[in-house]
Amino acid sequence: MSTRRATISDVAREAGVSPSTASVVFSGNTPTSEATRARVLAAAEKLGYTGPDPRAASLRRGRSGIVGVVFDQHLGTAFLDPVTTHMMDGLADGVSRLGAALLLLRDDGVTVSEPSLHTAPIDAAVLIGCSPRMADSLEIVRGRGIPVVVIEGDAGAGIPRVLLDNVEAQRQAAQHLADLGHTDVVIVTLPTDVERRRGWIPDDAVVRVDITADRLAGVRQVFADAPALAAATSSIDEGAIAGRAIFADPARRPTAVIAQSDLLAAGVIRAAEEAGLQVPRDVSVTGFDGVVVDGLAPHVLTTLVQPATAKGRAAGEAVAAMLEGSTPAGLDLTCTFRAGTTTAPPRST
Amino acid sequence: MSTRRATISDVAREAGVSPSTASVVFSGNTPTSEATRARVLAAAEKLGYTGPDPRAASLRRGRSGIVGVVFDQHLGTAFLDPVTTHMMDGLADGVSRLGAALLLLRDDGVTVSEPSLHTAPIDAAVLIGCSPRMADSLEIVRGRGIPVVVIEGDAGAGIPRVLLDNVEAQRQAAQHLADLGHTDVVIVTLPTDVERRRGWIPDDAVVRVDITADRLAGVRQVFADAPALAAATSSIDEGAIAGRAIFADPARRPTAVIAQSDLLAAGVIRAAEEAGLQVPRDVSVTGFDGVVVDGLAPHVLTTLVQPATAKGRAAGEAVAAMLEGSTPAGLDLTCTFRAGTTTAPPRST
DNA sequence: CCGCCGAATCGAATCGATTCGAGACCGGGG
DNA sequence: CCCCGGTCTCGAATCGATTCGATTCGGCGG
Repeated sequence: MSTRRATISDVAREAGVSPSTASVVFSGNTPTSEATRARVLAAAEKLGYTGPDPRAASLRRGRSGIVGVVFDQHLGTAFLDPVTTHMMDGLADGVSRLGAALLLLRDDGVTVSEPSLHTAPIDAAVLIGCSPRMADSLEIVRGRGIPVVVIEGDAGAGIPRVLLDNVEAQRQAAQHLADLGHTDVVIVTLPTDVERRRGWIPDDAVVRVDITADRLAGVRQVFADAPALAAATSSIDEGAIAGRAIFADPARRPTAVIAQSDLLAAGVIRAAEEAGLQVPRDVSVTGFDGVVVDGLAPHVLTTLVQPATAKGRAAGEAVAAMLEGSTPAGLDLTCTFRAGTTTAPPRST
Repeated sequence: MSTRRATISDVAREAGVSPSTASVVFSGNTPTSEATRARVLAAAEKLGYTGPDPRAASLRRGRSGIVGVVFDQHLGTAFLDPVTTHMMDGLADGVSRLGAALLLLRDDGVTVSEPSLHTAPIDAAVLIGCSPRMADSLEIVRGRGIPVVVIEGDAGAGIPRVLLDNVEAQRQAAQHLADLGHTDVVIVTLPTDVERRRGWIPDDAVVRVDITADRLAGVRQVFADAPALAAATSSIDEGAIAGRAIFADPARRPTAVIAQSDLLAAGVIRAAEEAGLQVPRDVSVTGFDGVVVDGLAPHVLTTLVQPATAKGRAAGEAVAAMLEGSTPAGLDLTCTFRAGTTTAPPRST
């Protein structure tokens, strides 16, 4: 136990072959005679050698078989949203043809104790989200010459990205409300900046998070002046907080709320019910994502169903393609509008 | 672009120092004069050198800064349960003092395309869950001489594990029901084997998944003959499926259902309501985990609150300790019984 | 003016495996 | 009997950085 682990040279010596031959037996990159193969395997068994050291192999090969997934928020928070979960699922799928594993990385900026993004042995990276912080992450990764794919963010030319038609999709939802006769609409948005501050978004504010900005723009194509309230993260609780703020003043209640995620929408609905409002009779609510939100029953959220898993898979495949030398184009995915039971014409006044 | 990346030797040459000195400037392991330091940094900048290659560094150092987290199920499925999410959160926390990142690994056995567990450059591994499959994973990892921590599973002597008092906790819940007067109880369990088959568990069946077996044992200490129905995974849907099976026959309805997870419990409650039963008037339901399950309102689940985040953190810290040379003892965490609104005395017949 | 001391820098070995061209060996055909 | 082609196996170079003992140099006390 205390002796250091056997190396492939030890195995080779034990088997009476050269290290190169032993290596080849394990990697299978060159034909070997059955006899040699057996002898090497036996020697390995005897010495308790369980295969090449991945560190050495990856140095020589120049590949580690690891794809980094970079989040811009606390991991626990990120996984709270089913969309993330599904996306990870697809991602795992997409990179599987590389036989790659996923390394969870977090780029929270100022941290000193974070050697991750600079020093992780990754072959490629997937950046999720699109906060300004991501620009830094991008810089780091590009500086290292690592192929990168961005999900829902603009990374500049030459970087493949997987996008959603956020603007158009959200416009559809807004139009749906407009068609029903709504004019008094409030938007509950995803975080607008890295600080994840809650609160009303001033008219002159520049929203730096693409996904938030795009969905906002979609609504504004229909309701140019709709006020927007930012949530701190995508969760039911945050939605409820926003909802309470919105419904606090009976005199200023909107007839419809457009939430930028299903989770937020669920929270808004909860807040509405707390305030004694009926959905959709007193207030219509739309979401975004099309995930299953428990506790919403019997409501069926009117929302935009996004292909979360496909999004992840596409990113994974793009990464795989890049590592195989090609330069994949970005992919634009589209959301599907789903009319649910949470929208209706405004109550006639 | 086409030229290969600069190495530390290139930088050293450019700066007019030896590679060892340049290395030291980056690692900071030996004092260097300010002048040298500046020159090396300038040279690095000029050549676009962004720091040591992690692969080479990890080979030399014998450390990769990566901790593997091994799941025994589809990643997407695993993250469906908030408990997993919270645990990951804690885990990330726990290993953070190592500055380590987490590598998501999946050991699904027969797969050929999965080089992960055998070849991932990990410094340590955390095994989650405790299916028989985990034994294989364990073997692989131990064979590689990698420190390992097991969460909620028995890994044999010498392997630190983070455990929950599943038996005792679940016994408490059962006792609570017994105290209320219940005698006719059905258990909805987590998966009992790797195949994740649904269905009634025969009396003579050996449940190979520790967590399932332990919680089952806890109930059986109180209700020795309670029938148990296995779910395929921990989710609301699965709970509903089980619940429908249980409530299908009006003549054979139990007065209480003990679910082995909150998600399952939520599903059971949903099924009960579908069947026209009121909870807790017609049937009492208990869960396990103490996570927030949306859509359960206005119910407050009677459950056992487990310290999921702490569990993860403990595992992370144990890993950190092992890598620092000590041999941490396992840690036993306890669950707290929480009486909610989903249990009541059985309806007098 | 000389020798000693500490700090900074250097050299060389090492981590463990992979790769690729070259060499060895074997059997068959001329 | 020799040459040829095809298979395996071998050597040596290489991946890029780190480490540690040795060396050098400048300064200071005697």
